[in-house]
Amino acid sequence: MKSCCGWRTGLCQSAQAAGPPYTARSLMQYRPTDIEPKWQKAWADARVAEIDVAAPGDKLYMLNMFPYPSGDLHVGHGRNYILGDALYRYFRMQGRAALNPMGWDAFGLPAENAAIKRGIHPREWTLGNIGRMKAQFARWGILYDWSKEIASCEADYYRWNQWLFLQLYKRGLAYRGTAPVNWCPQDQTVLANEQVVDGRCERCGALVEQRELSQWFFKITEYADRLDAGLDTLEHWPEKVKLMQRNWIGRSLGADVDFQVPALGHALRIFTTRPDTIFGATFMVLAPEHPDVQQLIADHPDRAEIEAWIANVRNQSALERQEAGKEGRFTGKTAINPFTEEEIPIWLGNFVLPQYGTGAIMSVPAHDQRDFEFARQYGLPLRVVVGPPDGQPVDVAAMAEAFTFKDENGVIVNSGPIDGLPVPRAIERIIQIIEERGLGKGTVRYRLRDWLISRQRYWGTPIPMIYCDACGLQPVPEEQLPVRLPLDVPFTGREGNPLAKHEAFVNATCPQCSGAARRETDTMDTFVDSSWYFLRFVTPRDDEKIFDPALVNRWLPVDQYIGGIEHAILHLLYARFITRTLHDMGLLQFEEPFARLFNQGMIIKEGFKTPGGSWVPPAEVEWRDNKPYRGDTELTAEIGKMSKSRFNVVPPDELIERFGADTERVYTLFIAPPEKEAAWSDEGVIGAYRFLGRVWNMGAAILNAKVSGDVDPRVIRKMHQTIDAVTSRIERFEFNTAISALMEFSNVLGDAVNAGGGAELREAYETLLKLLHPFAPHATEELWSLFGNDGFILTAKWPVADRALMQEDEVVIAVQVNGKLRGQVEVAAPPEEASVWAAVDANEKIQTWLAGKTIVKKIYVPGKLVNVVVK
RNA sequence: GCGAAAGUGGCGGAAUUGGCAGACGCGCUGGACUUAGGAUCCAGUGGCCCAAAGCCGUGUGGGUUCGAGUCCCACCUUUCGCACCA
Repeated sequence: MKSCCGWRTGLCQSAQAAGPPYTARSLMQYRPTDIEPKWQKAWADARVAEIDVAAPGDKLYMLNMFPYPSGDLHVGHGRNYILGDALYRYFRMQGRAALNPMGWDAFGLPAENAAIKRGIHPREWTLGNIGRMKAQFARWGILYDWSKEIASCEADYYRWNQWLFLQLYKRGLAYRGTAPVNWCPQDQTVLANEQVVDGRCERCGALVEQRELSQWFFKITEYADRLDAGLDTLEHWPEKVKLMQRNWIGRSLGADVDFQVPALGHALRIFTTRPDTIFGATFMVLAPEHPDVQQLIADHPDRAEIEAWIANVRNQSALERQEAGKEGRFTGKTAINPFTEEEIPIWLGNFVLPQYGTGAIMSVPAHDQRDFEFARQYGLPLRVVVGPPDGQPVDVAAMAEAFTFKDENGVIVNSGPIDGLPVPRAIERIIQIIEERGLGKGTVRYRLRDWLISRQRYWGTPIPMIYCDACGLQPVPEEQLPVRLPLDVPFTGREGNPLAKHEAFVNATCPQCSGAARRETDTMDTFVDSSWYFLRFVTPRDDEKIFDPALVNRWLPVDQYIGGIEHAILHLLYARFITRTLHDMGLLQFEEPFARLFNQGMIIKEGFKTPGGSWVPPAEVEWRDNKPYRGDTELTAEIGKMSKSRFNVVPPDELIERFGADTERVYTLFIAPPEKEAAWSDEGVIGAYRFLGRVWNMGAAILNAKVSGDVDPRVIRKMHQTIDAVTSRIERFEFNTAISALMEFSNVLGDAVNAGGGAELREAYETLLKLLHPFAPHATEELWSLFGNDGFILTAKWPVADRALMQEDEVVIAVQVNGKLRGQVEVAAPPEEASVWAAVDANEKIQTWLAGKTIVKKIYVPGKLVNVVVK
């Protein structure tokens, strides 16, 4: 272990070492820990990031997704905030009026779990974590407008959740419904479909059960078409996210068709995306949950067995149901295929989903793989109605799988009026016929389901509804908001929601009849909190209304939204939905809340694993022959997400203590393109530190040196090239190459300083400081002030490149012979073709490659390359 | 299974529209300054070769082209998303 001041000692001595001037004796040393807290305090004292939203200016709304206050942040979390801060500082220097707020997604399960485990109140635990995270943001040198801070667990925020709920309720967009829900026996709560991963609870991993419960829903499905169509307007969103949303919404074009069922006396309606194959529908399958099932099997001889089977299927989790494979039961009844007019058997099948379409399908086993498997299993007939374009007949008995022609390559056969049509045309035509004959209609269906917002949990927004025995369900009147979450509840960890046992909370007065009534004890999904918080940031202290429409319509949509890909679907979809509902209420002029979206990649790091699969702390790992061991056991290194269980978390404190926050920032941005996963390397950090040290020492040298004479024109050229490169790269989020451009410039500048300076060196150096500021804000502020500048470099003007001064005066042209590089020639800029060929002719080395050959072709790529093709 | 993205030195990664592959950094090698170095500075660093010349080289195999990391076809690998959605 090195001594506590090892790195400082090193720097001290480097100052005494002989060598180039800028490493020579200087009173100034780069000691980040000496300067960083000073500037953090100065920015905070000057409230540099506070903005008056009512003041005019070239507005820019930047937003990092507000975090769940889980406590300590590691360097992986830092990436998100550091890149946001770099952008923010850049835009400030561009003169933009930038709103950059931060808040806390402060309701949620972990706080409650902490209460149960450690006896600390969720609110106390949450506020404590918020304090620690704020301090960490400050240590990273990250600027937020803290005058706009919000925490969703506070009544002045969540009352507007309740207000929003009431507006949706009024419009029929919030409703109570009975639904089979995912129940986590461990957490004693209902889970949304998306919180169930592989049949297990996303949080605790327990196997999820199905239960029928009465729950609150938001009717997001009513907006499915608009949410889908709106994706096309989001030019500046990652394609990946749009695709994920599109798949999640799952828009399908098809037809609803009625099949008459004599035994029922009415028709069964099915949904299909392939109405063109209806002549091939040889049986029908209903979900076991289908409402007509009881009637269909009422007189079935094996009714008891079928009911037992249905009960069994219904009890299975989604995962178990799928793992069971395809199973079915024949109801004994038939339906009439409206086109062939044949009687076809009606089956029940575990693979038919009750929630999608009508819960009933027509089965076309020849052209749908699922129907094919089911038909083969139960010996049901196949009929081919789509063939290849060459008209070759298909041998049904030999089919190993369904033929699912979906495009022009399929041609309809055996189908009366649509025979001979290619599939897309056939679909259009058959829908026309279906509608003409009154058999059904063309429809659009969505995979998206309504948003289940009820949670049987304490630490969330109380749903503002009252149950009165006399008047029924009653909304809490708006003037009675907020319905406050009581703080004095016991946390036992048993039996669900402690709110339900809080007498003073539960007992309420009916707003209608003033009689005794009961309050709803469910709380809202925390995705409700995050579905509109970006609107609240503009006027966070307004206690009259949810937000100020005029100001919000000026500041939003958010110009740049930054966050993790894990929110690609739900958070963003819910936010887009709520924004539309507020638009429809006349409060917002826009339908899309986030104009630009950026998803940063994860920071990952290696961890060490025993053959048994347990993780080993790095302190216990020994390296022998380049392989990791613990004792005699050879370990495997596995790279992955930072987590305590893997012992691969890098906390920022030690890093900052040793190298400074600026080093962490520069390294984090330099490590990889920000949208990609990046492997953290403890060794790599030193490169960023050395770079900043060189910039620092160079500044000291320039300050101490007598600058005179002419500066090397290459320095000025490089400066303008660097301004241009850094600017365009920041705009394109290419922070890694922006920093490499700054390193190149600093190397050129360093050479010029070593060579004795020049009067314009100071200007070039101050330009370097400005370009570096978004990445290394503390060091650049310090150097800026050491150079005698007033005011923050943060508020200095971003440099502008002079294109004329960027031009090189000599151009190197690569020379190829038959496509292989054989030499280079230099010509004066701007290069002309004739002079390039003259230089090639004069180049002995290249001529040796041409000697004795016949020139077939000469190619000139302006300013870059020539290629001589010879035989 | 369906959909998407990505495969470049020992490592992280560069490379406008096809035009000098490996910028920048880590690591490594040698040197300087040193009692010392996990400090600092200088030089070198894709492979083959003592070196030069040259040859080879961007997952694999083909193709287009004067010219391919980049375009086309087929395949392999990895990661991510969805997963019976009719």
